Amino acid sequence: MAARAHPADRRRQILDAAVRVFARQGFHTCRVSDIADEAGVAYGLVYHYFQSKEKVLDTLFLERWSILLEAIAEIDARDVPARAKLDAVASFIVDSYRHDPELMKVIIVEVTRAANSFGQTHLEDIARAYTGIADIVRKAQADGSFRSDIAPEFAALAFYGAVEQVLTGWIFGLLETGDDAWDEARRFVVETVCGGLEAVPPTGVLDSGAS
Amino acid sequence: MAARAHPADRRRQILDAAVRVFARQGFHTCRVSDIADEAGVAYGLVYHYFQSKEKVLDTLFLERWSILLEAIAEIDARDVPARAKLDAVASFIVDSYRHDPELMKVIIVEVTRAANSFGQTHLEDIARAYTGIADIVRKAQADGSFRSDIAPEFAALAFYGAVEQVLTGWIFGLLETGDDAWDEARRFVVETVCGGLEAVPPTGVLDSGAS
Amino acid sequence: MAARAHPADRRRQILDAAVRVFARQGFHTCRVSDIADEAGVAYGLVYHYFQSKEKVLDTLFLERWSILLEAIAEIDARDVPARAKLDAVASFIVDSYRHDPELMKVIIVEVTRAANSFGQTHLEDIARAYTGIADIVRKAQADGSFRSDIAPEFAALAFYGAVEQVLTGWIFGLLETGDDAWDEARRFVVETVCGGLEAVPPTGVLDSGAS
Amino acid sequence: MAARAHPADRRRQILDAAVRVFARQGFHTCRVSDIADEAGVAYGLVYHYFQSKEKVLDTLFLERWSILLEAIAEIDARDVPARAKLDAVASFIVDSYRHDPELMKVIIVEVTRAANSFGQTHLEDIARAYTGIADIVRKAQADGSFRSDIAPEFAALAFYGAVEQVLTGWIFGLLETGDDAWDEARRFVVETVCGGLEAVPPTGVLDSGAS
DNA sequence: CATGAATGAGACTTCATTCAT
DNA sequence: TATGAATGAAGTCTCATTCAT
Repeated sequence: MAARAHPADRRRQILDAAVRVFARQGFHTCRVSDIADEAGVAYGLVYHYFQSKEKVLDTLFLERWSILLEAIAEIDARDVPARAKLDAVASFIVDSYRHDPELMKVIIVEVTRAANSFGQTHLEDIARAYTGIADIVRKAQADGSFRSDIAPEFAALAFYGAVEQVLTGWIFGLLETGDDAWDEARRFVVETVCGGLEAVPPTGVLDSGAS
Repeated sequence: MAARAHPADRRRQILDAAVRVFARQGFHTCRVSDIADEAGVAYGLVYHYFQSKEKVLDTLFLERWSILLEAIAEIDARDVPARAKLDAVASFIVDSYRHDPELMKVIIVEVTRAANSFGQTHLEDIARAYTGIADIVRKAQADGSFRSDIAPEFAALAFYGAVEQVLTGWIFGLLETGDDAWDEARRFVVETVCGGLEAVPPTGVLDSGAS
Repeated sequence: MAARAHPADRRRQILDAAVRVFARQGFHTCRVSDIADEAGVAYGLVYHYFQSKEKVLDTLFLERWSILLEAIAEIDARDVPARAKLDAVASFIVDSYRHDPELMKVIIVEVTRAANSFGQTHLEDIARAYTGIADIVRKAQADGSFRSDIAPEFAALAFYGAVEQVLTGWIFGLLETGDDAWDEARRFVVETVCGGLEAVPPTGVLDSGAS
Repeated sequence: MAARAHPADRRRQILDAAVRVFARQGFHTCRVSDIADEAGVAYGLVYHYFQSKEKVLDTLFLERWSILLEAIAEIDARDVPARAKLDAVASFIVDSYRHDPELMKVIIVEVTRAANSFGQTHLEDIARAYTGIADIVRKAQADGSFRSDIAPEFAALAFYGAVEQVLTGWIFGLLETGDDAWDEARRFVVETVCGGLEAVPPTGVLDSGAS
């Protein structure tokens, strides 16, 4: 037997193993014993540190998501243009994926996008991210840098949805993940959402309303 | 006993029940017996028509998704501006939700966004939608109506992600679903992605928002 | 649709199909629908002719077994030496296998040797075969051609067991089944049981008793 | 709750219970819960120790059959006449039944004679017993104590078949099982197969091959 | 006679969780 | 802390049998 690890380490060891297992097999498909095996600890120890399998996922999600929420708040407080703020948010999310793709996969696939199961539990937390982004947009509308005919809540959803979809593209191998893919992705998304896809700012009125 | 239904009706009856059950309880959480109960048929009949619970979901997804793919292709073939095409695509998706929110909830939550389980199975089909949208963007870049410094694949993901996120907002009750919410949503998303959030690119202010 | 077959033919058609299916998949492992498929008839027709899946097997067994019982009785009535009688019995069984190995496989594997399931049902019939053979032995002991220190019931079991085991060898591919395998098998078994394996016929009495 | 038993004991407890249940109800007819109930343990514990119901049977068979194979090999190595060897083999098998009739019933009825299901799995092991017996015969033929005009493989099948049939007789209640039944059975079978049923040892060679 | 849709009891197996050690 | 044996509820799927047509 190896020397007994520091308790906190054991806990982390299990969490880290859980990330790998959840990412590989999915939350529903994996067994608690898979986590224990991956962590190299006994079966029941998972229950010593966590009330249930679900709590393990909860913990992973909350650890990371609270960091995101703080980041968004911090970014919003900066004295920079709105576009720079959104760029910073996109950067943060993309970097999160770059540094720990497995964790982000778990958070997105198993929590954020899995509404029926755990999404419901964390709906409030998830929504807080949207709200934070909406705040950025709202302020930009107030100072005139963003147009006011788009509801901030929608804009926030659109922005977050665009970013998350790009991550999803990486997660499922639909998008290349090269060295400069990260930067490109951030730039593209921000450019799209802030600048718009259209090339020539129309001088005349365009009817975009065809239903 | 009721008169024996036409076989095709029975099948449909089960599929329709499955939509309601999947939407209410989630795929993983519901039991096959829940579907049978909801459909008012015997347990085994589900297995008479479908190989497995999973095949029921597959069928629901493919039925609807193939219609979406056809719609995208048809829209792309139209001789209208790119913005109008994207608007039509957004319209189609939003209408799909308006007409059958439960089915769209199931498709999005249980398939499209549930990569580890069924997403993988249908990844190719799902990606086909992105490709279709990317085609629209690519052509618009070619004819100069869309700027060329954003990769069409990214643009497609951003656009689809934005739309799906709005639907997700409805699904989870984060967004109001009033009478004109549908039209507003479509307009906001298209406006955001095509025109950009920023206020002053153009020289004159354009209202492109025919409601 | 083909012309409607004569009822009796339909019944036979199902029985013949059942033999093939039981032989191939085993009674417990096959489904009633497998029999119907093999027979090329609809599912429910099996139930029109037979009360249950079990009855199909019963019928197959009884059809053939009664012929065996009659054969044994007829052979016993012949005015020939006991060895010739046993030889005729062995011949009959071996020929049965030669002519319809699938049927014999089913009878042996699924009925005769499957005591817990159907063997119990047909125990009496099965035992009748042993009794018939024992009768042959008993008479031979009475007329002095067979030694009297071996109980006829044991002798009958030993004889039948030896024959059946050879068939089992064929069924499971442990024994070659060439052109003259049949004759050889019959001769070997009879020679063994009647003449004994030992080379030197003892002139005195051998103590074959307690080890 | 009773004190927790030693793991190995639990496993054995389940195996022993399985023997009783398989013997009583048959493998196909019994449920895993019957085994658990008989063992007085929880349902899932059976699956803790065995992968499946089938593995339980496998284990029971292999445990016993390997002992038989060793016994045959050991007996063959003895420096005694062939008849004594066959007598020892018959003794061993009969004793096995005497000491644990339920286990032998299971092995014979559910494995050895149930070719379509498990027999196939263990065919190789089963055949090894025949080979072992054939070796005894072959050596006896080589040293002249057994006649050479009977193929050893056939002789082995005949011998084993005779013994097994006697056991089957006991299993199904066709044969008395008194105190000296065991000894009698062994003697009768060996006498039959080695000495032959016929009373007058032929002085010349009899061709019994005509049908 | 013939069909195959419909029924539903029942089996195996899984696995989250508990708890004695 | 740490282990892993023990529990048992729950779910999927099978398939013999029935029965309306």
